[in-house]
Amino acid sequence: MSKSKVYQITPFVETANEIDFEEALNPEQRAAVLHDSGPALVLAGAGSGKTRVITYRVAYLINKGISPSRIFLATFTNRAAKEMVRRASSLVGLDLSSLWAGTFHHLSNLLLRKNASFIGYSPSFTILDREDSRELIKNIRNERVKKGDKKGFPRANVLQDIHSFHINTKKNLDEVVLEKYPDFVEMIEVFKVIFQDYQKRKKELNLMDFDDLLYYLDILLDEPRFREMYGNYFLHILVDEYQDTNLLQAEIVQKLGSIHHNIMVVGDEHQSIYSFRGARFQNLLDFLKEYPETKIYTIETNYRSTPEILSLATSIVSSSRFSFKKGLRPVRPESEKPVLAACQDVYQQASFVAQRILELYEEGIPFSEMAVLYRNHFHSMELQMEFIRREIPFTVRSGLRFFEQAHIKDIVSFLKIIQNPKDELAWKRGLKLFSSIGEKTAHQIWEKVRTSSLPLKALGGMEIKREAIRESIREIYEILSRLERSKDSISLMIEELLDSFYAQYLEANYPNWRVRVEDIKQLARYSETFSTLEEFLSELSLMGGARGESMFAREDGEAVILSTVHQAKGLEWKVVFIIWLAENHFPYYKSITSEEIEEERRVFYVAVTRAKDLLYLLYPLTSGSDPHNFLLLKPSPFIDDLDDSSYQEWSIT
DNA sequence: AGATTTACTATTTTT
DNA sequence: TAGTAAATCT
Repeated sequence: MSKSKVYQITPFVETANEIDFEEALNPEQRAAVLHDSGPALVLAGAGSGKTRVITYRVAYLINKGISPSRIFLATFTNRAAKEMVRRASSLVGLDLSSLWAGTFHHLSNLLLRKNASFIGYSPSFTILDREDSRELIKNIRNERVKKGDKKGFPRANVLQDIHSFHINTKKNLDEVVLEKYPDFVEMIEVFKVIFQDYQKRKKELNLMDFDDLLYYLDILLDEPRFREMYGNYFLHILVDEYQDTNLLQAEIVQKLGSIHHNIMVVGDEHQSIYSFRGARFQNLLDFLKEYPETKIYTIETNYRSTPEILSLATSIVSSSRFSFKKGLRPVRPESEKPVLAACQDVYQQASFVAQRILELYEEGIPFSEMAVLYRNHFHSMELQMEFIRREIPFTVRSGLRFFEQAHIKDIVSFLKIIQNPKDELAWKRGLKLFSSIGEKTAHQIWEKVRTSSLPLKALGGMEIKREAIRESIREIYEILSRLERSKDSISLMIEELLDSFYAQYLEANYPNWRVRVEDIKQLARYSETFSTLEEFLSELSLMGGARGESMFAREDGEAVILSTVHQAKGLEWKVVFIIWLAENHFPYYKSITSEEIEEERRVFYVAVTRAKDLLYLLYPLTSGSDPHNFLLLKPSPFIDDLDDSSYQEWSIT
């Protein structure tokens, strides 16, 4: 363990800019920003300037002489954190990059690194992909299918989900399965075996997943020594989007704040849309229980939306069972009512959206001020085709992640091999890119590499019958040697990979290979902001399946955003279209329990409150591409629940 | 023929 | 990504 700088207390001597808080904030916001000390709960509705409150509070604390490195700021995305720090920096006129800001996972990564020697992070459950587990799973599947149960064994993502929920909620496995996947109840014992295996596997490979990051930090903070050390160190803790934190995250917050109690959490229970991964808006209530002396600030002024949009939005959540009593007051002048329109089919829906976007563009609204939101990725398919046809520039913020990033992952796997030659998954992924090398040969090669003290040399000494395989191995050997030589520069390594084989591989396999090559060049540029390969790789892991766009912001500014509602969290546009507001699609057809329906309703609320000026609610009456063979679609029950007077109905011809 | 690779299908929301 | 069917190699 490194006795790190954490113990040193550096007084913040530089002088910060004076800030006129009265000028910049309304009285509600100002009260929260100028909160002096002790626990505080900021209940802020949609569009009320939550981010502004946190940004200004950071500036306020700095102005009071708090050293930025002793502030802990947890947010929902790392991107949001960086943006806040950037803005706070410019407010006070100082570089605040020493401030601890990021997602809980990022912050945990930093803290754990100071205390342990973990090699890497694997957010993926696929390390379970080994012969013995697979055998076990196969047998169960066959048995179930024989009994007439079509479901067989749950997919890996279901296992991941169960595991994650089990860790994040601290509920035992039986409970989690019963609650989330009752279909698989009789498999609990098997799950236990698999999870033990998974645990063992992670230890062997010295890897952690997303859940481990929170779990181990929580455990670490149970050690009195560490709790005291960090509890003393962090003078102020700020948490944004508190309604979407899970149990572990709430515990981490409490433990970190257990000495100074200077915790400010900001949230809106109506915008809690992540319970599927363990988020609990009850954390807001529990916070009050934990600290009865909590000061509560409510911010009810909405700056974002027109009164019409706002009244539609508030009617969506008015029946919500749990809510703090807070309203939303519009300050903007009256304007047009939101539009509801039924479309004949999904193509008409797409063409309506495209048509409307072009008209609004003609009227002077830039493409970048318009967005189309939907419940899940596949809802954007027809729309993308329509936009391409009409040459409307767009950026897809969502998407089939693995598809999008296959190329990124391929490149990264080679970097991982260089960084840690004992990374089985990286080897296997990399090897399988070459012709004639599949599952079996890759495994064979890996065994050779694993047992050899010089992994690279091992490749040369392999006895392989097939000429084609020998040829591929020779190629791999050469590529890896080249990478070894350019080890000092990550971007150079990436260039090497492109030059040596990957550009060619892409061209042969993907019609959109140009875009992908461009992505990889972006990746190379991005890598230059990191000093070590290890740092770069762990950042990429933490970004999860970082989507090309969100990672590199490829959009040149002038593009319509297509996004899932979940991805649109915290963002706003002048014009918002919400599509596929049809029964079984929104809410998602598997939402059965009333909690699930409530959450879907909040997803709808989040979608609606992204709109500043104009809101269009659309649904198709028929569907050709529906996976459940419902040819006729009814409007979403959420539409039925709306007050007729809150929207204007358009008929499309 | 048997082993292995490759091609093709479908997918809730995500740090 | 993952499961399966088809294609291909020895």
